[in-house]
Amino acid sequence: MLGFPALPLTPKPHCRIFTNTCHSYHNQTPTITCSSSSSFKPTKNPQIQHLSKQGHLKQALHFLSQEPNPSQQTYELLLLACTNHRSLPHAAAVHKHLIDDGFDQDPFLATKLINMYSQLDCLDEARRVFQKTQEKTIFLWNALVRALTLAGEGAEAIALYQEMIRIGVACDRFTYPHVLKACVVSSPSSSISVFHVGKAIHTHILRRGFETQVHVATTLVDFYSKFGLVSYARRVFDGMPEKNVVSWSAMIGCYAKNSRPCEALELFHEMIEEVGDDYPNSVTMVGLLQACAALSALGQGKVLHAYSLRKGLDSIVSVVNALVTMYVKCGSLEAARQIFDQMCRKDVVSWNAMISGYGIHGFGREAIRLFEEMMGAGVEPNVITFVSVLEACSHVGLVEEGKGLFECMVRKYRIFPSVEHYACMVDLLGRAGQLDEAAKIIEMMRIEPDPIVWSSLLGACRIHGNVELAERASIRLFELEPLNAGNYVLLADIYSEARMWDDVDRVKKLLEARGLRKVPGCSWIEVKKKIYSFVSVDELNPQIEQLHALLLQLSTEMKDRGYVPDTKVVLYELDENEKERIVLGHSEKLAVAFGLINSKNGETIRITKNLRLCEDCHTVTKFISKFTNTEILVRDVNRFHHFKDGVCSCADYW
DNA sequence: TTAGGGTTAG
Repeated sequence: MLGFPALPLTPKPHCRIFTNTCHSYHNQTPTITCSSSSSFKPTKNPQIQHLSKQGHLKQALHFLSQEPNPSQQTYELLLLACTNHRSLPHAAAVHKHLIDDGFDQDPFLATKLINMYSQLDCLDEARRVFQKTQEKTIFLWNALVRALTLAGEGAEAIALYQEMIRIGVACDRFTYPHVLKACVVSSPSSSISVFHVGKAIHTHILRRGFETQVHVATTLVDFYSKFGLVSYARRVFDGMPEKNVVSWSAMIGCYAKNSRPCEALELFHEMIEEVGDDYPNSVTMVGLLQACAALSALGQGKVLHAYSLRKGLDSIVSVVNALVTMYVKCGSLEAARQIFDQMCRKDVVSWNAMISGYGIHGFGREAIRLFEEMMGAGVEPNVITFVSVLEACSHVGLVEEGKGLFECMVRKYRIFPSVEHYACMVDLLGRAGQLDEAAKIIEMMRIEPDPIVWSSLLGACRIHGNVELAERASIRLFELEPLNAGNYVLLADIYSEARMWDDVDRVKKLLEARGLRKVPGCSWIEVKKKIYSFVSVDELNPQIEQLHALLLQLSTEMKDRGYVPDTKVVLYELDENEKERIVLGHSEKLAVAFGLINSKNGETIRITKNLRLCEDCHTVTKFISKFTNTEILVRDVNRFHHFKDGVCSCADYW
C-alpha cells in the first residue's frame, strides 16, 4: 500500500461577527436557584390524563375547567399533549388556565411552557415566560438557551449564556451542549468571533471540570469538527474517560466531513476492537459511507453495505441515502439506482442524491426526468434539489432546460435563489459560451456574489479563452479570496493559453509573493480493497519505473497516430521535451498505468483525482481505453468521465 | 424536567 491520498481540505464553515443584541432578560432582580422547588406531586386527573394522551385536547380542557384543584402534574401532562399534537390554540388555553390557577410562578411548569412554545415555534412566548418567572432555576435558563439555539437565534443564545456568567448562575452539563451548538447555528455566513466564543466556552468547561462529561465532550468534538479543526476535536476525544457510540460516531463523522476519510475508516476499526462489533449504529454507518464516497472506495463501501444488511441498518433512510451517494461517487450508478428504486420510503434527500448522481455522471436528461418524477410523487423540492438539477444541466449544456428550471424554482416553488443557484446559472451559461449572459446574471444578482460565483465565471473564461472577462473576475476573486492559489493558477492558465507569457510571469510572481503554492495533483485507485495514491513526482512508488515505461510506450504509439502532447498547463519556462515529460508523469496517468498493470483483464479501472482533469490526460485516457480495450472511469473534482472505445462520456464538454 | 453524533449540493 503506497499511502493514502492527501486530499484538499473542504471549506470550513465561516462565522459571522455579530454584535451582542443585549437583550435584557431581567425586569426584576433575579432569584437564582439550582433545583426545582417542587417535591410534592399530587395525582393526575385520570380523565384529563386519558383524553390528553388520546389527543382529545378540547375535551381535556373541558374537564380542566371543571376540575376544582388541578395539580402541577395535570398541567404537565396537558402541556405535553399540546406539544405532541402541535396545537397552539389549546396550548394558549392551558397556559391561561395555569395562570388563573396560580401556577404562573411555578418554575417547573415555566420550564415546560418554554419547551412547549419552543416546539411550537413561538419563541416570543418562550421569552415572555422566562422573563415573567421570578425564580429562575437552571432548568429555566437551559430551556431558553435551548429554545433560542433551536430557533437559529445563536447570537441571542450566546448573549443569554453570557448573562448567566455575568450574574453568577452556575452552568451545568446541560447548558454547554446547547450554547456550543449556538456558536455554529449563529454562523451561517461568516465570522471568526463565533469560533472564539466557542473557544472561550471550552475554557470555561475546562475550568469547571466538565470536559470529561460525555455529552459535553461529544458536543465539543462536533463543535471543532464544524470549524474544520480536526486535531482539536481529536484531542477532546482522546481525553474522554468514557466513550460511547455517539462520541465514536462524532469523531468518525468529523474525519469524514473534513477530508480525512482514511482516518474515519481507521477509527472505525479501533472502535470495533475497543467496544465490540455490535456497537456501531446508523449514524456511525453514515459517516463511514461518506468516507468511502470521498475515497471512491467501492470495495470497502460494498463491505460496509453488507455490514449494514447484517446489522439491520439498511432500513434506516439516512443509511440508504448514504449508500446511494456512496455508489454514485464510487462510479456505480446502476447500483445506486437499484437501491434507490428499492427504497420503501424515499425522502427529499434520497431524490436529491439520485438526481445529483445522474448529474455528475453526465446524464442531464435523466436528472431532469427524475426531478419531474419527484414532482409527480408530490415530494417538495428544496434548495439542494435545484442546485443538483441545475448542475446536471450545466454538465451537459442543457441551457434552455436550466433556464426554465431556475425560473420555475422562483415562480412555482417560491425558492429564493442563493449564491449556489446563481453560481450554477453562471456555470451553465458560461460553459455553453454565453459569457456575456453569465456576466449579466452576476450584475443582476440581488445578493452579493461570493467566490463560487466568480470562480464559475473564471472557469468558463478558461474554456472559452476570454482574457478580458477573466481579468475582471480575477480582480474580484483576489479581493475575496486572496489566499486561494487555485484562482491564480486558473488565471495563469488563461494567459498561457493566450500565449501572454509576461502576464503568466506576473501572476506567478503574485502567487509567490503571497507565499502560496499550487495544490499538487493527486490521483488514487482502489485495487483489492486497498487505496493506492499517486502524485506527479512519485519516486517512492516501487513500481514507478514500470509505470513510466508503460506510459512512454503508450505515448510513442499515440504519437505514431498523430498525438501531440498538450503541455500548456506547465507554466514553467522549460524546453518542450521536459514539458512533455512532466505532463506524461501526471498523477492520473500514473494511476491509470498502475490500474492497467494491477487489475484483472476486462476489469473497469476507477480513478479519482483531487483537481480537474487536464486536457492532455483526457486525450491520453481516451486513447488508452481504445488501445487496451479497457473501460476507465475517472472522477475528477467536478464530475465523472467514462472512457470507452476511445470516447469519453463527457463528449469533451467539461 | 433538560444534554451529545446523521443522509442530499457547492
